[in-house]
Amino acid sequence: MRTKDEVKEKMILEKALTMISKVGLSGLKMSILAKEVGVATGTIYIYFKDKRELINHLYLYLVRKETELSFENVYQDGSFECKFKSALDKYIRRVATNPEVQIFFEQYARSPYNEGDNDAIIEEENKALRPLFDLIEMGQNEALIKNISSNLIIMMLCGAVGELSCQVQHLNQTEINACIDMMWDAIAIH
Amino acid sequence: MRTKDEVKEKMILEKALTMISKVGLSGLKMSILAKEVGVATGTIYIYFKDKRELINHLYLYLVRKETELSFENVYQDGSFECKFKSALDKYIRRVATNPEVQIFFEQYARSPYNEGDNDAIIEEENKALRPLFDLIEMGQNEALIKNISSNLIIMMLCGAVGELSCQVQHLNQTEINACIDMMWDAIAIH
Amino acid sequence: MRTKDEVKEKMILEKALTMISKVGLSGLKMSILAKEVGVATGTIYIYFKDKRELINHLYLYLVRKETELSFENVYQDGSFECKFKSALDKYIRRVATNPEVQIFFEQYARSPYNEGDNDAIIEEENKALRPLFDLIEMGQNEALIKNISSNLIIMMLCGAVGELSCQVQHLNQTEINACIDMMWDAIAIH
Amino acid sequence: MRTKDEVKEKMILEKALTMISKVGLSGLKMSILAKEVGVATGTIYIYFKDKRELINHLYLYLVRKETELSFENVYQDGSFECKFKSALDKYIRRVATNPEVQIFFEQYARSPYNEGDNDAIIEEENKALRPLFDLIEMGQNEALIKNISSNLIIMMLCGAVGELSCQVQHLNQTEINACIDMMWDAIAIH
DNA sequence: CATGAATGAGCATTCATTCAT
DNA sequence: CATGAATGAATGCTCATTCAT
Repeated sequence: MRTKDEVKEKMILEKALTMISKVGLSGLKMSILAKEVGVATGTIYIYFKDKRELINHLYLYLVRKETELSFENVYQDGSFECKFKSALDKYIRRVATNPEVQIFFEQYARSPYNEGDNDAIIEEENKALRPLFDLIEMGQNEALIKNISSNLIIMMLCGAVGELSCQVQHLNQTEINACIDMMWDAIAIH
Repeated sequence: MRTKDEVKEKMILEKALTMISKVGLSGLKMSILAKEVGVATGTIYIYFKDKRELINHLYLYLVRKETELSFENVYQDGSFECKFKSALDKYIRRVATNPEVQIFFEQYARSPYNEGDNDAIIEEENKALRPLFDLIEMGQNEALIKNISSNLIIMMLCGAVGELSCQVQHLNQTEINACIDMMWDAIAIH
Repeated sequence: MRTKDEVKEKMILEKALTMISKVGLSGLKMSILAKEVGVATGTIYIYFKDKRELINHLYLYLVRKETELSFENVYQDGSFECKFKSALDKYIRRVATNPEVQIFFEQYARSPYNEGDNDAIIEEENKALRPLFDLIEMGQNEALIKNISSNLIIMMLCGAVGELSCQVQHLNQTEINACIDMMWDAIAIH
Repeated sequence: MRTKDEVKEKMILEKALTMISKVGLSGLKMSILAKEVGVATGTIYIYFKDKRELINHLYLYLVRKETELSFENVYQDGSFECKFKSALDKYIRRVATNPEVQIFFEQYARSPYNEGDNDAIIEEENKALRPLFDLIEMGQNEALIKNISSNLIIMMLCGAVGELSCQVQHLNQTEINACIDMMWDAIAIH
């Protein structure tokens, strides 16, 4: 008996992500996904009850993965401004390197696959952004960052980063730095 | 009589927008759309060759409408900063009042209906944002705004506004003003 | 516009009956049924929401049809015994001529398509058997038929008729008459 | 060890019978059957080549079992009428106690699993009914039972018993006796 | 022998589009 | 022009059967 293959499950999810980022959620055809993964159609249904469950699992899978990776290895030394900008840079690069994730999240948020439970999404995303929240609060405590609800701050930063990451391939380091500077100026106390 | 026809065409487009913002592009069923509009399925095909054309027409229709409305009646008096913030406020409110448009644009950008011609979208959007571009350039000429590519500036602002507008219903005027201040600080020369 | 065709609906039901009697309920394939009827697959779904509804409608359709036809034109003259035997004869012949109906009812009764609502079936069947019930009660009032619950009497007669009708093609009139005599003897007061 | 295997084979057949009587032949899913039995799907295919063979074996298994059990221990003393009625009573009870068997036979007779060989079924059933045949012939020799083809007589009795057994749970002994009396009157010479 | 993951043909159902009225 | 019944390709999902372990 072949044992249920965790690697295979991951392959299905990863391939699904790639396909969704190209053709959208509704463009994801189970049979084509199976072919891409190199398994039979039915095999996918061993790992996921149906398309909805596949997509919801993909969402959770990505949130968890992002949580782990997003802000690891942020520089711990230097001034606060330095740390913050380094974190933003890391974040932008991460999002830019995995635009499919960003695209998928956008698609998912507006889809019937997300069972109206938008709060759950927001909460999970907050978890992934925990380090950024912490950094901001730290800055606020040190009177380096404006004393505005961190939700508002994160919202603006995320919006900007999201938009930025879509175009990051067309940008050079100087431009990215300029953007990071803008973000810093937006929230810093001068 | 031609008048009635144009009304019907507009009704189809508007209803389509509403439906797409709720169920997504692929969730838009031609027969249901027809029912909502109060016409027969076939009638829609008199006005639009197929679903793709309907959606592309909707895109153009919205771009034009937004261009007209987005920045009209911006305050012309007061300091530059005052004018700029007023323009942003207007923009945020406009986007917030018509979230369907924002949602549709997001959906459209990533869809197979948009024939890979993402540049065309960007160009049209730029047209709609012309007044904002002009304002920024004016500010740069007066050395009030950082001398960064206006594309970058717009990108950040739009990202922030987009994210903001999604939540605007949960925000009070003070919070919105705080965000506008952040945006201004991001791009202004201090 | 073509108007929804009552004849077509009937054709679908009749063809479905024929097919079910040959291959069973689960053997009924919507696409093949469509081909047999001479329409596209989708057309069937215009008239019936899904396979379940098709089958349930078929059931009601047959019950009504049988109700109308089962005992019409029963001899009104002659002795009671004569009338009764004539009614039975008619009934046996009807069932024998339309074995598909009998087969379908059997299949339906035990199927997941019959939504557990077996009482509804029984009630409808009773309606179809009304004339037979009346006849029996009449006989009981005249002290010609045993004073047993008419339900029991009907049950036995139906069981016998059902079994008989399956074989009726292999039987000659003498044999059928012998059976009818047995049925009469079973219930008559001697 | 062979013993254990036969037990497992029997378990598969018995569980299949139970399931079929509930969900029908087509409702029987091999994987679910396996789960119910407590073995792996593949195991069933060690004992039966495929679903068809499983069902055909089940049929034979039941016919043999019924033959053994149906008429054993029929009272040997008393008048012929007494013996006959006792036999019928036994038969009704047996059928009533095992309605799944009755249901399965009905399903099987009309199914594509029974390879058109309906005569074979009838023959096997006749074998099971041998004791009843014998009893009837004995009665005919003693001029107690009508001189009608025993096939016809059996047919009527079986139809009646089948119908009766479906309802037997709602019937009390008096009612069952009334039915047995009717059956006797149907075939006896008065 | 036993297991249950893997297979893929097969089927119910949907929905964009057409066309007879 | 307007209608909505008809079409049928496309798709999600099932399940009998196989086979690697």
